[in-house]
Amino acid sequence: MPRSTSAPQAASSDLGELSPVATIKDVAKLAGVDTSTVSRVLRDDPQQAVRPETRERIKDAARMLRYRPNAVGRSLRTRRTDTFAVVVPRLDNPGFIEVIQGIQIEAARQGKLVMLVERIAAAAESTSSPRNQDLLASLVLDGRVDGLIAAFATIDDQLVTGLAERQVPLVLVNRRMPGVRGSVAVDDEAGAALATQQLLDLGHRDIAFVGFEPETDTSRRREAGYRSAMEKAALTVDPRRLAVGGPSKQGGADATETILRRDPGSRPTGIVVSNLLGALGALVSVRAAGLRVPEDVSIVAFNDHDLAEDTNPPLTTVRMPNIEMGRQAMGLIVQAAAGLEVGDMMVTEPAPHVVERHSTAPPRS
Amino acid sequence: MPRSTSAPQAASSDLGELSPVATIKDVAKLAGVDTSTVSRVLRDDPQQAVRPETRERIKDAARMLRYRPNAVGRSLRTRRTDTFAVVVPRLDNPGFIEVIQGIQIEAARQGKLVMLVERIAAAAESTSSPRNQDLLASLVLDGRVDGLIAAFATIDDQLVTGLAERQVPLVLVNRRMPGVRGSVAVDDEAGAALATQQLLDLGHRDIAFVGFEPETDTSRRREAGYRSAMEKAALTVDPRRLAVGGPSKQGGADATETILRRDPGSRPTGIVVSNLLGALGALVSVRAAGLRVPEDVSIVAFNDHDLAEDTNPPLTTVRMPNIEMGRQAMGLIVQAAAGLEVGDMMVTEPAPHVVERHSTAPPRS
DNA sequence: CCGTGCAGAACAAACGATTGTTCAACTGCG
DNA sequence: CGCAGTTGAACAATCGTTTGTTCTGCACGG
Repeated sequence: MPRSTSAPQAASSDLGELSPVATIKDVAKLAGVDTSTVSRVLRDDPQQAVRPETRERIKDAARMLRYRPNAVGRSLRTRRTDTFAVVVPRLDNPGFIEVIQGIQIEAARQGKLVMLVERIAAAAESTSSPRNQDLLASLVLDGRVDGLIAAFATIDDQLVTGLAERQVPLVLVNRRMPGVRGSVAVDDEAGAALATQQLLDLGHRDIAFVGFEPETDTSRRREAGYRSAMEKAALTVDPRRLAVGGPSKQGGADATETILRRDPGSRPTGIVVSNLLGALGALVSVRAAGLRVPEDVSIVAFNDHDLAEDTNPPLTTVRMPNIEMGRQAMGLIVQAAAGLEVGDMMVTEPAPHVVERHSTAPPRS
Repeated sequence: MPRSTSAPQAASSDLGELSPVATIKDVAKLAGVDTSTVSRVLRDDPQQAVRPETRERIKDAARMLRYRPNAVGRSLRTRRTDTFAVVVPRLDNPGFIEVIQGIQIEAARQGKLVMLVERIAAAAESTSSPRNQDLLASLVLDGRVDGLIAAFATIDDQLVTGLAERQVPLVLVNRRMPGVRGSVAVDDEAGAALATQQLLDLGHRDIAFVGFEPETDTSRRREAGYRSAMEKAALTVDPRRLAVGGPSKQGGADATETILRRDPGSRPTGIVVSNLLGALGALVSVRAAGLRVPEDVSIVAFNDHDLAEDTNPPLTTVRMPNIEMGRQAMGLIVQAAAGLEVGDMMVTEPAPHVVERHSTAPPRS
């Protein structure tokens, strides 16, 4: 005996506070069946045979009431939230944006939700650091999400290893750690080699490399790529041509300045900067030393971004498959959350390639 | 009668697969009390008197078991998730980053969580558009979050009004809509006036304005600021000095080109571009027309960002209190979710100010 | 004519927490 | 000594789903 459709109005017209949200019970009552039947019909549960007539009645009732299953109730029962947390050190680092995009794409494809958490820099508020860790921990440990994707290096080792110990499904992006099950990386070594090769091809022989702190395996892989390209060209790497700075504009500026000042008599004609933000700083330092880019010094940056088009001069970069890395990371965490064993993967497609702009040129005679 | 403290060990040492997550029941059992007492003690419920001895016993048990209240169970009962969704059109627009930062800061302060959702462009996948809307709707309608912050204009009006109709707590950032309760904006008009004034102060008299589609009230407010500054300087606004493009580099480039081509004999000496991305395009178009910045044409962009330092030339901008806007938005949505009426607010502190770089100079004689 | 089997659906027990109500013991007062 | 009041804690209902189990007819085969 379906009731008049005006019933729900009464509740809402009365008190704005009371939310007129229909539950599965309302649907069951309206359709004259049990809630279990409603649940099975609405989820197309193949285990349960239901008369077409009943099926229609339930679907009609759900439609009329604008019923939507409550996610909290469902999660309580199923022990899944279909939500994954993605932790990034900060959002203003262009490197992450592509990865996040890839993560979102794959998440949408699989019907998962993403909770993006910015690991607010400890610098912002001294007190926020522990609180923020708490926050992160609470996400996953309190059952709010089914797993965690930790993007890049800046995540506290403590936090990550702590979560790993507690059996929390976890995937690292572009980073590996002992004791952590899953990770996905791009071929940093190939990319850095490509960047170096680009300068070699232009005729450069004296090429410097700016890495970044903290000394993560990512940074190390990039340096390895640089070294291997140099070796392949039968060139020896002069330790005075190496320096590290933070993965920021300032870090790149400092490291570049260090290299340029070490031996004013002999300067590199090309610099490979292992991250894009750092390359912006490199531009500043090169110019501050009274040199021009690319006439006096060529610069190649690792990781591409739109903004590289608009710098002065526009930066030649190596473009890495970051979006794909994000997709894979999401795929992996879903598997991990499903209880499958996941390993460490490397994304090789699309292959890294050089985006040539105007920060590179042949060395002067 | 406190039992021996060794009880919990047995369970966890056995099977690694089985998640060793303690529930409130485990704590109650270990402490020898009822779950209700555990709940009240752990939340410091003042309604219930508890013997200090019992209190300690419970806290010890919780500590031993590493108990953390399950967020899903709690949310089901309390009807709150303490989580809010933030929807942005895309993450690679630098304008949003600051706002998001402000949102996160305030959220952390209030112990709330943020679910950042990128409204994946319909362009990405034609089929993803409806699905993505579904996703958004599901967030808030399925009880996953307590409310929604919609950042900027690109949110589908349909979606927003639909949610507003359904009484979903909702706050718009830098946008207002009829029928939507809460919003927070910066003083776009003052900011745009400031940008214009900057050029006027340098001696410019022929100043163009590049707005952006879609014609949101934000865009309109900026244009109004431009107009009012011009009027105050007793200058009339030539309609041929106005153009709009999308809020992107390409949009800014197109609009600027339009203006420059309209009347090759007479060109503006200064351009106010109503968004930063658009200003990048403006630089391109001005240069493409054979003109130099700032010698031939000065450019001021609305909204500041680090990347403005590295463009060629570095852009003079107007810096808006976007972080503060984000904080206020979070504050507002929390109130709205608590059932309070919220209105439309304007963030005036810190006041907009010009960040002078090198895209502005006095007009040539 | 009597099981047997199956379709179709109800029943009921979780999931993990919060919170209104009840209950037992003790205290203190008349 | 009896009773009211208070303290300290247990009892039990509930939030909205899902899912294992049970139940009721009915059709069919022997």
